[in-house]
Amino acid sequence: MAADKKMVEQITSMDVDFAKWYTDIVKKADLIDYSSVKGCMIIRPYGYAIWERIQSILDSRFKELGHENIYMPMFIPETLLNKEKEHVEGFAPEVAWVTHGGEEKLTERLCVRPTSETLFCEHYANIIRSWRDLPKLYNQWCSVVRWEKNTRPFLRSREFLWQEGHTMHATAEEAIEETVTMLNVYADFHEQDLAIPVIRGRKTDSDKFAGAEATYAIEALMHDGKALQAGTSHYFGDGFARAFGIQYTDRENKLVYPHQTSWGVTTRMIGGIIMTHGDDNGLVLPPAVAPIQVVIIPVAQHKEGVLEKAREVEAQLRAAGIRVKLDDSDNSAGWKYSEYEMKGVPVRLELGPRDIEAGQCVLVARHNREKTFVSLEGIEKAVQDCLESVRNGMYQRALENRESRTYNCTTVDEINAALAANGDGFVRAMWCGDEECEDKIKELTGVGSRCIPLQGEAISDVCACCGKPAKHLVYWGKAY
RNA sequence: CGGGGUGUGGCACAGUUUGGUAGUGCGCUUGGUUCGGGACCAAGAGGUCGCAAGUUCGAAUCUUGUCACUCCGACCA
Repeated sequence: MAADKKMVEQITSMDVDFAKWYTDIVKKADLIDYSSVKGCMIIRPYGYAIWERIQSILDSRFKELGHENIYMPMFIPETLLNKEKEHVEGFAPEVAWVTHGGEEKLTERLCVRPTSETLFCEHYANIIRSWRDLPKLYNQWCSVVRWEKNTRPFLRSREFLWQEGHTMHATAEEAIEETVTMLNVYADFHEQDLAIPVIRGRKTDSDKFAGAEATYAIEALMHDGKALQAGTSHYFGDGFARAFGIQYTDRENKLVYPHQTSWGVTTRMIGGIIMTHGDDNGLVLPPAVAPIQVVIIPVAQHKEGVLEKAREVEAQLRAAGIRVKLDDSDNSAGWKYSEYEMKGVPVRLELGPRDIEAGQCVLVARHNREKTFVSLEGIEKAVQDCLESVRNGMYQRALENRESRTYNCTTVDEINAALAANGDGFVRAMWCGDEECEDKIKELTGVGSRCIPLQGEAISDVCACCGKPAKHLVYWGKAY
């Protein structure tokens, strides 16, 4: 009882105050610390290790598909940023400017990249000459800066880490295929590795990336029923190529413009992991990106043979390629249980004198805290199975949350009724394609358009707003 | 950018109304007893109260300004 009280004191319940719960977690699980610059966070080793896992998995997928990593400068001259009109209009309000070098004022101010399309375009203009130079499949891991007013760790910071792919193709078809392929890479990564179910869709025109012809996105639903845009993939057509004068000579010896894409995911995904899987005991990490997959807690570790056996198990698991940590610190076993639950370690392995005598140990799954006794014989396999079932259990639970919070509605009144009755979530409703209706639905219901799903059947023939013939099924929701 | 909240040892807070020179719990250090769900005892270390100016014999406390963090809206990965 006393112990329960203590736990309650440490972290705000997610059902009481989701936002507070979130900030409690990022701090208490040791993911970040605040810095002295507003909106700029220190990603602590445990948080950064999650990002490194994400990087490592995605980076190898990109490379399997033929992409190469490159590094662009972090500064963009003002005239370069201004070359594509829609693009600059979209980003200018939130860029940070460098105006001085030392004490000297620069003749032209430089912005700190909010995204690198312009830099890639300038470079592509120099290196693409012939159809033989295509496609160009480049990716960059870096940080970008957007001077946000409201900031939240991982979800919206002024500087954030990301990856931005920028590719050039000979044909529109090929570029569109790339756009969709990369969207699918993101979607698979979320569903398989992060255990986060996502909706694959296209953004409405009002929600497109500045300068894009089409923006595709994956949308996930958080535990509280709000939507999170978790990754985007843009098709640019030849708009940027024309603005930046990127041309090549094709097979028919004609000078033509190539077609372009860009796609990115950010450290925001870590926020998505927290808000999809976390609970009142803390973080819950998907095994694929957990820095520690299994923590071994020796019980009564002062007793003869306990630590020795624990080290033996640790070595076995490590040899099997499992990321394992043995905590042999002086803290009590109970303290350690709570600590690693807060940190979201997917599987806990308890090992005490009684277990050793029986030739077994206890595995505890983080997401549902279920205990199973398993034999130490062949422990690697048992742990691997447990990690797999944790991933599956997490995915199922997230999917059930999303399904129970997805409402099919045919009118604005139905949307309001569904939200009032069941709380925030995804609203599926038809749309005529008119921006006026899109705005009106947001105004009348509070939910904005998230995306036009790539798959999904019409639920009625007419727009939920104006009643005219519907063009698209749209997912609507409140967004982070 | 509008509205609210908060800044006091590493963390969470009390003290502010009624000015008198800083306290509690956790954590930390040392020693001992413990050890299957956040152990206990004892002895220690650690802050001048976000910052700046002002009022006063005297300011954590009053006044003004400022900065930061945070929450709720509008905009955004």
